Amino acid sequence: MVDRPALSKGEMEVARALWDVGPASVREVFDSLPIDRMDFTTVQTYLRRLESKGYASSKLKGRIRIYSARAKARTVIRDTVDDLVQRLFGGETMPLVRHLIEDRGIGESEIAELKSLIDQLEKGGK
Amino acid sequence: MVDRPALSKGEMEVARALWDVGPASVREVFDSLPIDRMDFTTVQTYLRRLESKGYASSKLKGRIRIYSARAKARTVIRDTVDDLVQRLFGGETMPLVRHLIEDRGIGESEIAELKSLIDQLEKGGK
DNA sequence: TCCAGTCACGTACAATCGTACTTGTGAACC
DNA sequence: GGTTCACAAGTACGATTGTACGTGACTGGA
Repeated sequence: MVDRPALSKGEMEVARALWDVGPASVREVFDSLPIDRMDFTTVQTYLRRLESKGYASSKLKGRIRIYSARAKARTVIRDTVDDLVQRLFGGETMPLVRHLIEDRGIGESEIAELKSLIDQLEKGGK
Repeated sequence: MVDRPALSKGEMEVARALWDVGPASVREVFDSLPIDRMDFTTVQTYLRRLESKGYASSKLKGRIRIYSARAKARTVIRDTVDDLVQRLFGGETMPLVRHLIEDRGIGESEIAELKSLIDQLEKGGK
């Protein structure tokens, strides 16, 4: 509902980390990122921006600030992917699916999962 | 190979239009975009930026400048999707596939296509 | 009790983005 | 031959992004 300004790439990466590690301090988020990905204070800045954009909230716990995600991952993913699909494929979903399946490695277990996804689709879809 | 600076969202949209309409003038690209999407001169600016980033080239034909795509769509799509998958899903492909299939409408004919994609995977993949 | 480490918070700053206006020039219509 | 299009090319400009440094407060160990 709330119409938040879109996330930049960097912000998104930190947002994902925050979803992963749950409510967490800057350090915890920082530690959950790949080593040397970015500076500690950069993470701090991103978290602050996430908050100012409405994607997170925070409160001081003692002298440590704890950030929590406010927007649901699902929602952000939907919006982001929608936008990408729009701009890069003119709104068509399948070309992206095709790309993912053909151009990126999909292993055997994933194939199995895909099949069961399709089964479900066939049941529910019609 | 050539390492080009990444495209921004707006640039990507124009790049896609350029792939679609082939070598084309600013006006042709502009006309191929949704009405009122952006100003004519904005498109012009994007095309100029695409050129300066190495994604397009242009030459004057009479007094009209014709732009041609230089980077392949496939490559740009790969890079863009890779980046997205990295930042939003930590490099895992399947969550995105799952999202696309579950959260965005997939019609019957697409299901059929999906199935045949999977068939091919099973043959070639191993 | 002093020092090294840990944080919050403010600030910085160039690069890029999104979006467009302006100016100058041929072309084309009337 | 003036007026109106169409277009190239340059310029603009605030906002956002990526990336971080500096300062000052607190804290746990030597």
